[in-house]
Amino acid sequence: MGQLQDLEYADEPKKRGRHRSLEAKTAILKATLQLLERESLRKVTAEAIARRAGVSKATIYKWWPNKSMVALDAYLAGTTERVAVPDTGSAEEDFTEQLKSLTAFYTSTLGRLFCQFIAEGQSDPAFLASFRERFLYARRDAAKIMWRRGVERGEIRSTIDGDVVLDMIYGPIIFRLLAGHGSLNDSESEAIVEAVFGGLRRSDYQKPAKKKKTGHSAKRPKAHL
Amino acid sequence: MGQLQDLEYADEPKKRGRHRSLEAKTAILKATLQLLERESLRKVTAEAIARRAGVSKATIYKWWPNKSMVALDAYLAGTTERVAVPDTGSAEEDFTEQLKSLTAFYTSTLGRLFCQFIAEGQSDPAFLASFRERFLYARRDAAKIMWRRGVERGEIRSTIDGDVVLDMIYGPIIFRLLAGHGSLNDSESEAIVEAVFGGLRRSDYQKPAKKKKTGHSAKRPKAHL
Amino acid sequence: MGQLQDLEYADEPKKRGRHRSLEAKTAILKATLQLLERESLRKVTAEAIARRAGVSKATIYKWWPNKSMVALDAYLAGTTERVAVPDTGSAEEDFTEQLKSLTAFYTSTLGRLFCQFIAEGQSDPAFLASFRERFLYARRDAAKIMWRRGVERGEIRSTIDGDVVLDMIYGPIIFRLLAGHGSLNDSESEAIVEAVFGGLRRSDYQKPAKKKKTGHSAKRPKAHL
Amino acid sequence: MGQLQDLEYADEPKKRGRHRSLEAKTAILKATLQLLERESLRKVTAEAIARRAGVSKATIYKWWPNKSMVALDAYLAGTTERVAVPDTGSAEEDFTEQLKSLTAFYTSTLGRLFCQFIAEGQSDPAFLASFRERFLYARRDAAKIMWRRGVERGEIRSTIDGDVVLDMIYGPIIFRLLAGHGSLNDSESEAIVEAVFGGLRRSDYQKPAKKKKTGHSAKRPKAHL
DNA sequence: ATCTAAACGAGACGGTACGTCGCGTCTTTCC
DNA sequence: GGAAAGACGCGACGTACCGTCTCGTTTAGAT
Repeated sequence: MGQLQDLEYADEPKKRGRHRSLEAKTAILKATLQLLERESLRKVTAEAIARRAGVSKATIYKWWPNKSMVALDAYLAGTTERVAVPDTGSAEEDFTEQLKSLTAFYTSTLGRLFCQFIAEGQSDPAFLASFRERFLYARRDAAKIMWRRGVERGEIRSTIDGDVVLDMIYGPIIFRLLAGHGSLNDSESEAIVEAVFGGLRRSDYQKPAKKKKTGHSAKRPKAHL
Repeated sequence: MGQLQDLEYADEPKKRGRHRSLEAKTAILKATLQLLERESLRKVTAEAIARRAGVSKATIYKWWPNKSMVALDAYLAGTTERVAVPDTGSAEEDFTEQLKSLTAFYTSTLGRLFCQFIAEGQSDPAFLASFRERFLYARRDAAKIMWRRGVERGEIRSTIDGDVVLDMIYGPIIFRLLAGHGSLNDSESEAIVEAVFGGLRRSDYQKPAKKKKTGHSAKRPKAHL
Repeated sequence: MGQLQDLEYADEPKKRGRHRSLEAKTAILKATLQLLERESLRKVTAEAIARRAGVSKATIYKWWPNKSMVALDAYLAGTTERVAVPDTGSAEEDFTEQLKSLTAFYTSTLGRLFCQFIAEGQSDPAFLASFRERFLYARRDAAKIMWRRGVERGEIRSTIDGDVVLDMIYGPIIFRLLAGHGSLNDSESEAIVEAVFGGLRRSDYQKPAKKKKTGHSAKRPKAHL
Repeated sequence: MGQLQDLEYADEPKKRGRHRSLEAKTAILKATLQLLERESLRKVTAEAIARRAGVSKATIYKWWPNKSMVALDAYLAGTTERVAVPDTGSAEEDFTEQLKSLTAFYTSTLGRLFCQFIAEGQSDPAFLASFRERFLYARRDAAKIMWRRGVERGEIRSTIDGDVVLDMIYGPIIFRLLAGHGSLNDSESEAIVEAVFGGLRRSDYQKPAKKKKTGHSAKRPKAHL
């Protein structure tokens, strides 16, 4: 998919009056991205974007509902690179590769935008939905290809839901990315994928005879984390 | 005692002037929590807290650098319950229990504060650090007890780092919580823990003969029984 | 036309963006004046002006450096009447007339603003300068016409500086206005002008040899008035 | 005319080990005066006074209703010199002398406090009253002695009220002091006293036959200054 | 060759929250 | 028991960014 989009019906050829300025649009997205390399989304103001893009603030708000959406567009347009979908023949290796490259990118200046979007989404559900639709699901769909291959090859247990699989692989890294605990390098990525594939359980462990399940849920305390 | 407060050295008994008003402090924290039950952290204003607490805005800013910190204190002070550390005899069950209760809480009104804190932290590194120190690590330390028991009993592979284990278990849920994709109910929690313990890998899978790949998998001891 | 306004070059016809809202400006000045009729300048807040004018506080601060300047503008804009320059044929009568009307006005609610401006000027030299330029000198120029006529007619000694003349006439009243000692009615105005014109000196005074003092002070009570 | 300073316990001989209170009081007044030499009354804060005096803010407010009153006390206590009441044998000379010294003082750093008090009084009637009673009337009483001598000697017309006389002499200078128009040097003082004594009226001027007085008051416009 | 609708730049605007400052009061401990 | 230290409620300050709204200016299809 191209870096830009024309959500607007590209078919309708001629409208009355002056057309939307492509220069303005491009300038806005470019300026936004440049500013976001230096400051967090929160600190980048609509005014700064307008100023740097040589554009009126009204032009921004004419085409985007708020600056988060501008940023999302800028991010999507600017991140031309295709989602890496390695095909090494081994799902585990595929995921390892991808997690490494993903971690490397998310740790970069621009990559941290991912976190900012998640953050912004916490107080703007509409934006979060948009982020999921336009960004997250695209990545997940691509990742699911790797998963599916793994299942088909018989590498991955078919009983586990694909979304669960993806969350198992990406969740830990994203958690670390957001909370800032734990390191984020290649070996961590490897270790995570290895652990996720291998499972925590010791293969030679024998479950002791299970007792009657007691009413844990009844006495369940309000626990956190 | 609670996990929180008295940042101030409680030992030093007497200071010169008028003491910090405990009423004011309590009122602020209480008011903050009440407001946060209804509005997102972003929408709760310092002024609203002051008004509801019957307190001057200056008093708030005297003791806290910003409202996020107030909210963190309010959250920590308000959540007096201990971290649930179930001890069913099985680490897997322990984690399942805990993940269920955690999910239930984080889905609740107040529980969503967790997300807001993470969000706030994305544009305020100092706050994020504080959040980690005062909230996250405490929870993780508690959770590590369950993990350690599992390792000692021989349930959990000892080769996997404890932090990785925790991130594997909690990461997926927290990812879903933040990004809003995927459901968050008890059966999901169960599925995740099951998958994390069991691993993705099909036990009867035999890796095909490898070509020139690096020997990551080579040094991995895989004794499938 | 009024003595004020359109500090901005009224000639230059078209500026690029949205023009300054005349409604806002008028509303601000009007609201300020209305508030000043009830409260002292010190007690009138920028917020109250904004509220009453239906205007944003930022709009006020965009065009005026502080509320004193707003008040000065409001005063000047609201006091559209020309300076009274009576022309009775007699400078003494002219000044008497003017002093009476001036005293009457300065004693009124809005007139007391004069004092507030002077007061404000004591801690804000820039404002005081502005007050002089835009208010005081205009009035004095007008009053000097009366003085000049008096000099030309041969009524007033030409050896006395015009500014001294004005200060002699207005100084006493303004002193009383500000310090609050002494009454401020028509007869006082008359008495002052009479005394200023006639001078303190007894025309038939001959410097005598020094004598003993007599207890005249007994018949004059220490009345501070 | 060293009108000031050495508040320092020049007089405190009593080693009667009385309470700290007198020391505190002295320190407060001294600190206030020192601060007022640098900043306007408006800008000197109660806290700054307390800090500099090594005194608690409460102590200040225990003895004074507000900081203006402290400043007034400080001023009165610091200005130990007696009011200069020259007695040259000529009232005109007396007044000239006094006006010169008064102008010199009021133009000085500390002397400008006079203006600040007047200013403060415009929004605090109680303070203004206090200022009149404790400062102004004392000066005026002293000045009246000079006036009375002039009347008794036959220098000054006895038909003019003493207060009018004082306002005629001091009003112009105080007006200039407050509004900042016009210079304030010795020759101006001389010119003013000369003019006030001599009167504006040209001695050889003959009033033309007066016409019937027309209803000036009826058509009197709202004039200013 | 106009006419006219749309998009644009510039930038003023209402609104809302911010974090700070000074006042004068109140509370606690120390001397 | 009076004073220091200093926290407090109050209320105004001036700033910042939001997203909206005119303006007058361009652009380009429609007439």
